Parts: sequence; structure tokens; C-alpha cells
Amino acid sequence: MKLGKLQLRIMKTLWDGSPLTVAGVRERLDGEQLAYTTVATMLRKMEVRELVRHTQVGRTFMYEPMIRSDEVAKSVSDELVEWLCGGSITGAVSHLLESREVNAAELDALEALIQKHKLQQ
Amino acid sequence: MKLGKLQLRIMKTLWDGSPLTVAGVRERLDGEQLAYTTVATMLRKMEVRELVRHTQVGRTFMYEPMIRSDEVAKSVSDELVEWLCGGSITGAVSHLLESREVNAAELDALEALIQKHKLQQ
DNA sequence: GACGAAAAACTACCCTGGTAGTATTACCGT
DNA sequence: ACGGTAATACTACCAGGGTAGTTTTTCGTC
Repeated sequence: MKLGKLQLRIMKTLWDGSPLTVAGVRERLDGEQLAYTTVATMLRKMEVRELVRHTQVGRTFMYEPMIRSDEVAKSVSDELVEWLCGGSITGAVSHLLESREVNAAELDALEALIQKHKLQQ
Repeated sequence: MKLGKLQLRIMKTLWDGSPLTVAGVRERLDGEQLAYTTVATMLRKMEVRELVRHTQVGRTFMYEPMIRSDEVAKSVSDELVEWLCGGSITGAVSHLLESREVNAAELDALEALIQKHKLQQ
């Protein structure tokens, strides 16, 4: 999948509510304001890669996402897990836990999460 | 931090044991064989970015990593967690669990992992 | 029908990763 | 001292992300 930073920001904007015009995407984008043409150019490039598609209303393009956020989340987290520790989930989670502060409440939440998954099996 | 694919492969090679010559890195690299000059060029580029450094022995360069693997792991996983779910660890782990098959043994391992962290607090 | 605003199209750059060919340098063995 | 080998240096190229200016089209309004 492999999205750039701006591409992801745009996708998030579209996932948040679409279809949107270029101007609509631009004004809803988080962070610094970009030139209109920057957003338009990026959307065109993303359409070539089939990340988004547009339909025309009058002379205006309405953009919509063509991939779901969970697909991207999966592919990115797959990549990370592969990257970080050769595909082992426990390895990945271990890394996550080691490398930052996790308070007791979060640990409890994680425990509950695992219990839930155990039941589902 | 932001390493490319080849850059990561090279870093892993160096983390695995350094210093190494260009030839040493090349032959230890996983995956397909690359041209000698490709590896050398990449190492030079990486030195500019201070990912590696070299010392000279005779006319030969010995390369060493300048960043630790856990620094990279942290920065990458930070980015992912931010990316995926705005910084929530449980959210990230939830994504990991949802998006792939996790067997009972792994769930047990995860549980143990969390217990261990609970004790450490 | 002319004009202005807004939209898209086109074009141009820069940067970095990746890949590798060619040139140069330096050492070593005979 | 010379030739070969192996090392680095230099150069070039492609792709894709990111940024934005300029040009063209089109539509609505006076």
C-alpha cells in the first residue's frame, strides 16, 4: 500500500467524510495549509495509483477513497511487524511495551483485550 | 528516522556484527545479490545522514552503525502507533490482533508479557 | 457577449531511495 | 616497474512523494 505522509492525511480526510471537492479536502486537511494545486496534484497522482477516484459534477471533481482505512492499517502494521521482529506478534507488542510508558490502566485494558480474543477462538 | 528498505537491510546487517567492509555487508545482506557499487553508494549516502560511519584501515573502509536498533524500532513504532490510532497503545495492539490470525499460544505469550510488565511497575 | 472567478490540466522542480556503470586510485605480487 | 585486482569516487538515471506556478477551460453574472 505504502502511502506518503500527505497521502495519508488526504486519505484520512476522505475517510472522515466523502465525496469531497479539492477545495473541500484542502480546507479539512489537518496541519499546515497547502496550496490548492498541491492538493489537486496529489489527488490526481493518487487517482493514478487507484487510492481514490473521482466523479464529475458539473465541472467539479468529487473525490472518494477507493481503499478502506482498515486495509491500510493492516498493510502498514503487517509491514511494521515484519520489519521490527520478523513477523512475530508477541515480539511486536513487546517492542511497543518496552519502548514507552504504559500505565496500569492500559495494561488492564490490554489484558481484557486478550481475554476477549481468547474467547473468540 | 525513516529508513528505506535497503537501508534497513544494511542496518540489520551491521547490527548483526560490525565493523564490516562494503564487501562484507554485501555478502551478508539477505535477499537478492546487489552490485558491489550499489551497496557502496548506499553506505556513502547513509553516512551523510549519519546512520553509519566508517573508519579506514589501509585503503579499506570499515562501516559501523551509528544508531541502535532499538532507537529505530522505537521511532518507527511510535510513528505507527500515532498513525494508526492517535497514540493509543491498546488501540494499536487491538489493530494488530484484529488484522491477523493469532493462535492460542501467542495469546498466552502476550498475556505473560503483560503480567511481566505489571510486575515491573 | 464580455469578464471574472474557479476549476482542472499541464509543467516544472526538489529530494531521497535505489541501482549500477565508469573512472580513478592504490596496493601487492612477480 | 608493471599489471592486475580491489577499493573508493564520481556520475547518471529512474521512481515516487511533495510542492506549487502557469495555462487553459468553463461557467455564472452583468
